[in-house]
Amino acid sequence: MAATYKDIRRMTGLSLATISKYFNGGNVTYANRVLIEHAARDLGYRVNDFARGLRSRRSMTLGVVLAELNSTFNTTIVSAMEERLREAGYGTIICDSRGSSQAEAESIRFLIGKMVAGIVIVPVGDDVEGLDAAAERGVPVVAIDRTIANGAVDAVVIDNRTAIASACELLAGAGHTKVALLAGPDSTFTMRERRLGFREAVKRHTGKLPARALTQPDTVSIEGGYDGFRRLMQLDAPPTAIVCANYEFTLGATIALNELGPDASAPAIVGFDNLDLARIIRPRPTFVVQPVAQIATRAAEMILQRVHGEATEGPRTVVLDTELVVGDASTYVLARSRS
Amino acid sequence: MAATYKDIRRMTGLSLATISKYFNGGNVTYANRVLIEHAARDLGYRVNDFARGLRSRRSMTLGVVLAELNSTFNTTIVSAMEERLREAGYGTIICDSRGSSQAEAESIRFLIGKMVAGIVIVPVGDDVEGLDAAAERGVPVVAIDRTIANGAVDAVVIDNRTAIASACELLAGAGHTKVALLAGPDSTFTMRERRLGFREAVKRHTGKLPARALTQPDTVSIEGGYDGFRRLMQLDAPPTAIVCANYEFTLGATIALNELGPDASAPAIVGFDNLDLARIIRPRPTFVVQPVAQIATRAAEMILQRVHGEATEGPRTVVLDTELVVGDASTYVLARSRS
DNA sequence: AGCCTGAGGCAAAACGTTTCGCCCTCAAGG
DNA sequence: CCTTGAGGGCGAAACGTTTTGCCTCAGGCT
Repeated sequence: MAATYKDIRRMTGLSLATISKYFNGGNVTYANRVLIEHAARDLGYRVNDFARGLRSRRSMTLGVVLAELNSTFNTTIVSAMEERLREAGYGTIICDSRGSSQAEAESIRFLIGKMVAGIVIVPVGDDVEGLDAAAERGVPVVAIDRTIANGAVDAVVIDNRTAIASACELLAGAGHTKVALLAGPDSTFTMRERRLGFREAVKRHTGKLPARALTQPDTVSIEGGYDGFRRLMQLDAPPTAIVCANYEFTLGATIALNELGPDASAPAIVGFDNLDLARIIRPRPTFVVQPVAQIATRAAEMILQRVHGEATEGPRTVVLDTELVVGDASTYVLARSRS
Repeated sequence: MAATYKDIRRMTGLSLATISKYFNGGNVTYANRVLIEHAARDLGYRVNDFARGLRSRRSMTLGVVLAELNSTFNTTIVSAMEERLREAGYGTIICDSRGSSQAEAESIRFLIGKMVAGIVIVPVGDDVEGLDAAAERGVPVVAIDRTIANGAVDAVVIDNRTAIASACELLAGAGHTKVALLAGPDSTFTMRERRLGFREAVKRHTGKLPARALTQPDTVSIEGGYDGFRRLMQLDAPPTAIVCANYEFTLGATIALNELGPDASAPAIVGFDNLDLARIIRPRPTFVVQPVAQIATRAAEMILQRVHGEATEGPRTVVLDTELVVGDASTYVLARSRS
């Protein structure tokens, strides 16, 4: 059915070895080069990945494993990364763990079976099963967003503590003394770090910013953010400002805030992650913005380096800075009437 | 490095053919079966997909090509589908077209190179390049959400016209005479159909529902919905109700609506697609809900049938019904004071 | 007893590449 | 004029499966 080297050999009179050399960028005389190009075009030739993979034990393919496909952060990451990897000549296989460590392990096995040259992973939890299998076969791994506890691999993360702390500073400076954090369970690295950043900021401003952390973490979802917001506002002394620890919480809290309407007791909200959302809401809210594209690019470059054997030292962790995009003053300055 | 049949042969004394038979579900005596199982476990054997694919010209893998990874609808589809396909023993390779027909064609080529057994696609536009290549190699294709103009393939779509029309009926019954549709450009099948459904409903209620269609379609994005909403409200005679033609528009319009606050002239909004959102907003809005999981399952079953050769007739189109989840009356009944 | 049948097993030939070792040729240096 | 070395090419041997055709053996049938 499909054309093979043999067909090209028949048309050009060259040997399989020479043809292979051509398709792998080796040295071939100009005349032969042209000959092969013509034959390949005429035959509609496409190299057979299976044969190539079988023989050479490598595929020009990288794997991406996402904790949750259904999340803006992850899909943005994967879009940016796929683009960068394509430039480098690699195809990308995307897998969805659906929040399950088991599915995650299965995905890694699947990818190893497909002989991917490397794996980029946004892990579900602190531990990732199947990393040893990857290490065994020499498949490099780069983690994104979270570090991995049970395996030493490269990682690209953001400075979560400073991110949240900077939001707190802004609020403290704007007169707030009762700030709350809307965050998810401590079971994930990011939430732990963000909560830590919050605590540190609180400590630094002791007396001035006696903030209350949300004691019962919510599920990480829009609904969780919505419920969390309402629970906070029902406290005896509700916070005057709320820092959201991720995108879903931001959306949920914003919806709940809007329901309050123009209420003098409505808290200030600092959102997280998604600048698109910030662009839309008026007055402009303040947002902690992750350098998503940069995260993806750095991760892509790290995995490529490992794959190409350009980096052989121990695991590296890249920490990227977030940006605090300050919105309209009215959205975060504590009104005198409220204090 | 990795174990092969030869290693198993060494341990069991059986021939490669018998071992192959075992791994492909053929008849092997109980004693030999046990022998092989033990050897495989001890060796940590995993079948080599490349060798298998090379020899058998098929892979237990299906491809999914998404117009846009960054969309709730698509990611939900892919999650549900992957689960179903995994049950059937297939792995899934996900590709993102990023809204580009060119990237889409490239993805199809990539998948064909990976010898996928079939492709499920959420097309970017009406035409899909590369379908002929798939047809040539006998790779079946199933389209989701949209039909494909330049190729006869199976499709799973929803009844877009009735979906929008039913929303209009509800509004007409609730007293509205000025209803608008917030829809995207006619370049995509879904938007054309939804607009058509809107027009039909308007015609059916002539005199009673002289609705105005948004004449300048917006880009399909949250921002588009936000801007569209505001433009509609700035008309001399703004609509009293707005039907949103997809999720992004719904979100954008909702944000714009919230900005208005509890204004008597605020229009009723019927949302589209995402029940999670509807669950969160209070008072509960009315939503046109797509049976997303069902769409995914049907598509999975159709592609599996084709792959297994159980369906050989011409292309089939499955049309699924949407559901109109009616929200709190206050969100859609035309207040007397407004009429 | 002879025959037929079907199950289970085997050896060997693919599948389409890459790669190893070898050869030829041509040019430059001695 | 001989030597050397490198560039370019070649044949053949992998890579790890599946598949084909053939063989054997046991058991049921006439």
